[in-house]
Amino acid sequence: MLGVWRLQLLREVSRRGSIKAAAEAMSITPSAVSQQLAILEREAGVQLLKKSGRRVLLTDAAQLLVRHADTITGAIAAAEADLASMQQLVTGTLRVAAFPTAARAVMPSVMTALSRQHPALRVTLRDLEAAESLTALQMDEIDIAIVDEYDEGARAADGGLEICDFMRDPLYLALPPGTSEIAGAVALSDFRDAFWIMDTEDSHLGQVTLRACRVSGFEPHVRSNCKDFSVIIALVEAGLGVGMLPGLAIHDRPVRASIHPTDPPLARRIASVIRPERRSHPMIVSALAELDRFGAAYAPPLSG
Amino acid sequence: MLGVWRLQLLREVSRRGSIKAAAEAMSITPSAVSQQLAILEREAGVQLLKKSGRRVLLTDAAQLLVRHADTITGAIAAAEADLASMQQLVTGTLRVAAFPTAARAVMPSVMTALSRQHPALRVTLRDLEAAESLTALQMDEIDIAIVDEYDEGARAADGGLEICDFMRDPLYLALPPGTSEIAGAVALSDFRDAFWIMDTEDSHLGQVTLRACRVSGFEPHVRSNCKDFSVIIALVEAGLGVGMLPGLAIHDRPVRASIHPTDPPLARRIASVIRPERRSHPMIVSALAELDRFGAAYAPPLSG
DNA sequence: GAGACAGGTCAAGTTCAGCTTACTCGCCGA
DNA sequence: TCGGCGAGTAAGCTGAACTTGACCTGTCTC
Repeated sequence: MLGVWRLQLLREVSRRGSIKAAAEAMSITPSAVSQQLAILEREAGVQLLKKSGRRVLLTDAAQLLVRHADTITGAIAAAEADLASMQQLVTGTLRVAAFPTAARAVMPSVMTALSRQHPALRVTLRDLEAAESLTALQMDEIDIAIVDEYDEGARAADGGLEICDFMRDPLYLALPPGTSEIAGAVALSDFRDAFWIMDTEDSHLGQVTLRACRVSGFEPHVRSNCKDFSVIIALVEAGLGVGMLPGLAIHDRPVRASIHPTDPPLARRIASVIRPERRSHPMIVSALAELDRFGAAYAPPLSG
Repeated sequence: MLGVWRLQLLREVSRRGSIKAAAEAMSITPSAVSQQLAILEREAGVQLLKKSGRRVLLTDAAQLLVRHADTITGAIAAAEADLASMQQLVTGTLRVAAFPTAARAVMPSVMTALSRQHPALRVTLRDLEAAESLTALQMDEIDIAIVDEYDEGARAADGGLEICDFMRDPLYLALPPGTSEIAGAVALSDFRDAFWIMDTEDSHLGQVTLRACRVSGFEPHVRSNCKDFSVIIALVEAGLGVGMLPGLAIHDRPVRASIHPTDPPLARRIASVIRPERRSHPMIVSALAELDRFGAAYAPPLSG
């Protein structure tokens, strides 16, 4: 019978692209992987690897086996999840990745709540951009990815992953402090002549802002493109221009800039993404519940 | 992670009902099974076995795991089948069980054809009644079960198995030799006053015959119930009564009794049953093809 | 082209998972 | 009450799977 462990090694080689990387991921030496794959070739009776320079590629037969290895591994994971859910056992290590703003503004309170409720649960956090965290999820390096999607943004390629929206985060226009004559929601077109402090153009927020300006009928005068929201805040506070900020960026953080909802309102959806076979794992269930609770309790800085 | 081998041992204990039987099925000692299950309990973190007298029963958690073990084992089998089908490799041992008449009349020519076409293929045959062969199939003791189903018979409980009809076998009325004035199809009701030589009452054929007589409006005078068709033939040939015989029972075997189709015609379906995850295995594919060929070429003793 | 490096493989030695053997324990049926 | 049977335990053995340290062969750099 085909060895499951060997199949999983093959699967890892397929994902990581090399024997060395697969070996590292499985915490063994490349030599061990090479030997196991040689045995798997004997078991399968087919060539699985072909050389390409000093690296290896998978044959068609190997790719077929990788697909089967995926379903086998999924079935085992489902068994474990079912088992844990039967015992209502919230234990183990929950590995979360979130985009930086959420990692700062959402995860601290979620993590404290989780470890208060489940003392046996360990939660680890990495900050990764949405795309990175999805690949990490597929590599099985994390259990939950917290990603942001803007209204206009294309939904991230799921590839068999399960997406659960858990909150909406409104976007605000930040004006230099002291512009007190303006109150309430503002139309972007009122700022067609202002200088704009933008997120980077390849970021979601940057694109959303740019598109919103164009929809309002103007091309913004961009003074600077900054990746970090605190830089944007600083520039706006220095009176160098106006800029868009998501609510979470100024959540629990006093700013001197003047914050205004937009008209029409803009917002981004924030979602968690998981592997479906872990859906029923109590660790996952608790984490999703806690994220939902955060989303429900989230009071945006201003309502527009 | 849950060990697949341990899960399969648990699965076997569940099927066979005892550690000893499971151990025998897996060709290891009961002690080894006991130890592995103890480890599995540690891995799962739940009690899996509870004592009942000097035997063991599975807990609910264990039964949950058994279901998962089934899907995992199925996934592995599917991988192997796919692999073999990709190579068009007809090798290994094909284990067939057929009901006695088919084992005598169908399998010899099918087996010779198969081993002529695929010299590397070993075919083994057991003769089992339909119900027995289905459980053997579920126990994974055989690869193909050849079963008979009569027109009136309830379709065998499949339980996730795949059924492929491959031939129809007409039923005939056998009359004592020398009743030459009768020719062609006969109505059962013409023999309401005859003595009947029946198959056993719990057999398919026995029930079909009885029901057909009653539908024709009479209760047969049963002179004897015999399990073996050759006994029925001998009794009919001795002039002790009339009896129903399936075509295969007199296929390639000269009889002195006078054989007649019935009006309305009666027949049984003969089917092969397999595990669906092996559907694409070339060994199975070839065998099913050969059975189909036999069914298509089968010339019943008389056409009615 | 020479040298350095990186990925893969091979051979030999080591470790430990999983087996057998031999025993004990407790239940059941004669 | 005793003999046998099924399950579990302890101790020892075997081999599958790992590491270590070699080598080979492409690729990149100078």
